Amino acid sequence: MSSQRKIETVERKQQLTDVALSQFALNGYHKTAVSDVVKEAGVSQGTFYWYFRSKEESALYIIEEGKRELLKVLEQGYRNEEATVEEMLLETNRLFYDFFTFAEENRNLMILLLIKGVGADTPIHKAASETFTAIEKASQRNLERARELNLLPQNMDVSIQSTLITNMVIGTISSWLFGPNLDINYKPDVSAEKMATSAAMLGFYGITGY
Amino acid sequence: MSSQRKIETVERKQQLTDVALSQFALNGYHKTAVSDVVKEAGVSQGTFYWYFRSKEESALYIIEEGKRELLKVLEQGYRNEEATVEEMLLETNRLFYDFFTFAEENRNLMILLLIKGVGADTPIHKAASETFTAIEKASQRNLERARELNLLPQNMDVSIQSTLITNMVIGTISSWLFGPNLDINYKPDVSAEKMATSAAMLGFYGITGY
Amino acid sequence: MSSQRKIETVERKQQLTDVALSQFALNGYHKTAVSDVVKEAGVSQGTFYWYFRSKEESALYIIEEGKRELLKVLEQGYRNEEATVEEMLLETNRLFYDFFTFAEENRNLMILLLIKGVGADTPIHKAASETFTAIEKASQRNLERARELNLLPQNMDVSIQSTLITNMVIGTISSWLFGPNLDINYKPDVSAEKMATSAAMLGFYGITGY
Amino acid sequence: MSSQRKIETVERKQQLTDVALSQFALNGYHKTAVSDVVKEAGVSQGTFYWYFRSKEESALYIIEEGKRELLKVLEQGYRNEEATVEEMLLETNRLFYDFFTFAEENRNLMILLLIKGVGADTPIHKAASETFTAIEKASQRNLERARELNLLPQNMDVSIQSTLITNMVIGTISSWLFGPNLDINYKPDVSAEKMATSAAMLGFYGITGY
DNA sequence: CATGAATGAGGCTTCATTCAT
DNA sequence: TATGAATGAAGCCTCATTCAT
Repeated sequence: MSSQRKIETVERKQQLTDVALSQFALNGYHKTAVSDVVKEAGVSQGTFYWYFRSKEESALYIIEEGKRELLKVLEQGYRNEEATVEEMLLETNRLFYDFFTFAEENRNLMILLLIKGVGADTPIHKAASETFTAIEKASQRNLERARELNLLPQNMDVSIQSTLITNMVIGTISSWLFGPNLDINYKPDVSAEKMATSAAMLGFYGITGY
Repeated sequence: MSSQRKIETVERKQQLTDVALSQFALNGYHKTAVSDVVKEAGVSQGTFYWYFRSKEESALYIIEEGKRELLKVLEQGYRNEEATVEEMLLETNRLFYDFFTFAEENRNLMILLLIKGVGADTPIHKAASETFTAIEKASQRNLERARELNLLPQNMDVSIQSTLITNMVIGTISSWLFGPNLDINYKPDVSAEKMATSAAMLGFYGITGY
Repeated sequence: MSSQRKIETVERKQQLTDVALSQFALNGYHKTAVSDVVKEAGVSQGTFYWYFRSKEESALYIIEEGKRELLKVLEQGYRNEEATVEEMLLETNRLFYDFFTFAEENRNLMILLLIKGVGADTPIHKAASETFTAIEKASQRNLERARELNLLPQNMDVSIQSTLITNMVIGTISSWLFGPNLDINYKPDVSAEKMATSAAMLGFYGITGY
Repeated sequence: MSSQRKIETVERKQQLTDVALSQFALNGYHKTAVSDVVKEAGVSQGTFYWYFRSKEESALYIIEEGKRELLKVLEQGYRNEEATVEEMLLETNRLFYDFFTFAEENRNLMILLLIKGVGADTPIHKAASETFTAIEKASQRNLERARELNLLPQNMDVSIQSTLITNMVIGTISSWLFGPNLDINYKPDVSAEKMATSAAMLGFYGITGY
């Protein structure tokens, strides 16, 4: 009846997590019923509740896990002590590239984390938002340090800048990966590398600097 | 049994629209029940269905109306033939300012249009997405014209630039107005003017250009 | 907005009756909403309730009116004093013919009276049933008189016979006029005359008597 | 809160089917609410939807099952190669008797299948109609064979005859079992045997042949 | 006579969750 | 661990009916 063969019990939770994530990503949190998830996973309703206390908890679990992975990637940024703007641009470029690549390889997670979590209930939504905040914080730290190193003008408002840049990057990931309609099946027509470079360049030099 | 009948007649639909919008904005489309809306509006459940064929139609109506209003504001941008980068920056600044101001004055609409529509069903979400697309299109048109006027470097990829800038602006509006948690009750701590200027500056000159 | 031109007030009730009948016939009593009726009639909800106390009353009114008309036709039967079986067959033939013709000319009424009334509420259904009973009674009277005149065998059970014949005729009208699926738009492929003759013949001589 | 859980398991669907059928038969499809059914069955509303996808599906299920049972009975008819009219009459008599007996033992099903299905929605009504069609087809087949065997006049219109006879039988079952008002609680005052014989006789020899 | 906005009960269905097995 | 039947609270929507104008 069910298609899976002898799923090891340890893998069961991961399987449910994967299925749930893909359905959350495809249809949104509210429109995804636990019954849909277990149907696709080939297990019974009760099993779901053996691994998760509730539907909400499953989403929270997914988001927390994803957030951890994402931040791991992002925290590798700016670890060197740059000395020139060019070096800093290079580092930023690399960071963006890692971000875009991670996003490309974790589409489902990304859409839930950055977008679809919005439609969910407050706790879920909050968890998703924290990802954003974390990214913004990192960005701000980096800008501050750069300014201390005299790599950037002293009169800039670092807080606003980091907000602007973070939103640019995150929003761009959304429309790049999922198109204008946030369609999970959209196929990007530009490479992660190109996007990362463009974003870094715009952030550093603006549209006039090309 | 009922305490109010035919109190306002013509304004009833607007009242329901307002209440629905504020609840969609506060709790999201799915979590808002028609029964919640009518309760706050002080009318019976049936009355809602006198004015709207369905809950979905009411959201669509709100979005379509809002989209029209917003685009009206945005289409006023770049109507002059700029001759220098400085003039163009000024125009952009003004456009962003109008946008940020409109957003500030239409918080509920904004959160639905730009964000919360995401969690809703496809038709609603699609309608909301069109707003984004319209903004991006306008941005792209403007950049193209500027390039033709030799105000911008010829080697830039206009399509990507407009995506980046649009996402920066829209994303920034979100976090400026609603904070990192997209809280409808968040109070911005920076003026619309400052945000608009910052965004325009970043877009034109990047972080290095301050 | 509405398509009718200056309906005289006296005709209004008839108009509503007609529209209601056609919708009851097409969709059945329960599936027909008062709002459907008034929409097609081009009047407001309130108007309906000026002419009828309730939806049920409107159906009752239609049925009573129709019943009266139908029975008027049927009561013309067997008014002569037949002397032979052939004469009686002729008379029966004529009666059936009148019945089938009336049915053909009053499709909507017929389907409500004989069939669709069944799905309605008890009072309506009861009213419709009375038509059946009236027909059966008439049939029984006729058979009894024929037996008294020695036109028929003395050992027959008149009550059962009239039930059988009435059911044959009424059921046949249904399937003749509306086809096996009781489709109001079905077109009969046999003439009323042929049907009437066949029914009369079968009733008199059975399948062996052709 | 709830007093019964998993009491019978396998028989739950049958129980729901039985209750639903009896209520459909008593009050008609539209007037029967799912809430009525589950109340009588002593289960929760949700349980109904565990066994049936919808109210409509439950009616369809009942009808399909009933149709199968009924046709099983009817298809036993005329299996022998009759040689004389008398033998054929005997066979017909037996068939009618089986039909009347089945009807008597399945009152609820019968009223839904032959009558009350009419008031329901199209799919249900269609399913019920097919029963009628099946019976008529069988009747026609039998008549045709009899004519080929020279047991019946060659000039008869078999199609019309079978329509007439089928309607007679079915209509008669209705009024015999449920009385003129189609009352589910009506008690027949004539035996199935007597009815079957009368119907067969009338069909074969007409009212004159007694 | 006529309108049409308003009511509110009630119907069908979904779904997160529980729990005996 | 796993099942799947069962629960019951909502949710969306329909519709007969009322009534101020």
